[in-house]
Amino acid sequence: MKPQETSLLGYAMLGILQQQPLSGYGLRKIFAATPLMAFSDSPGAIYPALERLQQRGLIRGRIQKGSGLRRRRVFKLTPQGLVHLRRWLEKPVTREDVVRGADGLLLRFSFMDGGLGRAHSARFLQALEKELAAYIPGLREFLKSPPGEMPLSGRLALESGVEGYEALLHWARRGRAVYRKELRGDAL
Amino acid sequence: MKPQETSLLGYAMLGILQQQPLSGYGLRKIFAATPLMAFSDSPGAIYPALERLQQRGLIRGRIQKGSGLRRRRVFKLTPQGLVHLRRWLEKPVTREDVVRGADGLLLRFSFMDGGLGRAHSARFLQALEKELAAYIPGLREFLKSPPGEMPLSGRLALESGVEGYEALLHWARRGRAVYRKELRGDAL
DNA sequence: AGGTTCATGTAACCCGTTACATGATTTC
DNA sequence: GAAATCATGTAACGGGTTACATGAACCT
Repeated sequence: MKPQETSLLGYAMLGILQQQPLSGYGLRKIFAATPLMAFSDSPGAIYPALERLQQRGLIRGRIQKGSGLRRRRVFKLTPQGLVHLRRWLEKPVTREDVVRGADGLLLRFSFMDGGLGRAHSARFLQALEKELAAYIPGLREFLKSPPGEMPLSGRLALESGVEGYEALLHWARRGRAVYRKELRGDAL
Repeated sequence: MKPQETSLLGYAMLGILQQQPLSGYGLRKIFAATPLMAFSDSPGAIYPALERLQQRGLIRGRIQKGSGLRRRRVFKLTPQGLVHLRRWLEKPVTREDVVRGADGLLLRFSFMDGGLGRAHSARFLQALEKELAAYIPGLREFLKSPPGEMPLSGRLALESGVEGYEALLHWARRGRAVYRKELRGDAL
């Protein structure tokens, strides 16, 4: 039994709060306005999640009521929260991560520059490339010899999945090239 | 309050059971063996789900114990179950479907040949193309003018999402071409 | 006889969804 | 002063995860 797991939503909130302290409503607005990060902006998800993070000492909220504003609780990371986030960002890229789908990995990556620095982001992409390059051939193999003939639509659907992974691989390669350029110019 | 929603897992089971009657264990093996359909093969997910589907009259299981086999319940769709599945497959492709991600759409599509026939699969791809073509430019726009500067890794992560949609669009176009060829040769 | 695979279940927990509720503040 | 927006919550429900439990059949 793992001591305390944090959901993707939880990490998403930690990642955003690390960039800027925000109220629950502020988080909702971000989730609602950002396509491609499919987190719900429903209060029923966010406020309890904030409560849980605070209970675990990862964030702290203080009521802000200066100058005629409505009362709102602005949350920011605690030092432990920052450690927790970093620990997550630092996790190695495993085959399992890849199998589960791109969402978790991309969420991690999106906070990586801010949480660990660009050099680490580049290394993450490299690790991702390696896992993908090792994973994809097996998928292609599976497509070639499916257990029991499947209908055309079924086969096409699987193909779409494989191509999704291939697109991710190409993206990772291109992304790493961008980092190479950036880091060359940077202080290092 | 919608009367009774069916989860993706439920539809996945209906779709598979439509192709071939199977036991809970049989479903587990399929889920475990098929990459790219990220359904858990855990009994704690499957057996309760089967129970729910049966309760709603969508499937019926009968105990099979011929010839020294261990007892096992083999499930098959009821007529209502088939209707329920078809109703789901027939749903129009909405923007919301696209926003939620490809998973649900691809699951639907993968059962479409068997549930509704190839002509319908082709039309589904056409509708999907249309939605994607309408959706993607907005994402590109969002990428161009992000609200508040974001770190490089954040921007790249979003880009990956957009490219995923673009890959899906290309796949749909190619898939439709395949159906055009197939249907030309078919009885029609 | 003992381990592996087959096969079905159950219980506790977590957490996201949906819907409802409340009130302050700004805007028209 | 009515409507819209800001802002925070709560309660019921559903369903997936993890872990545990059980036992038959098969293999060695």
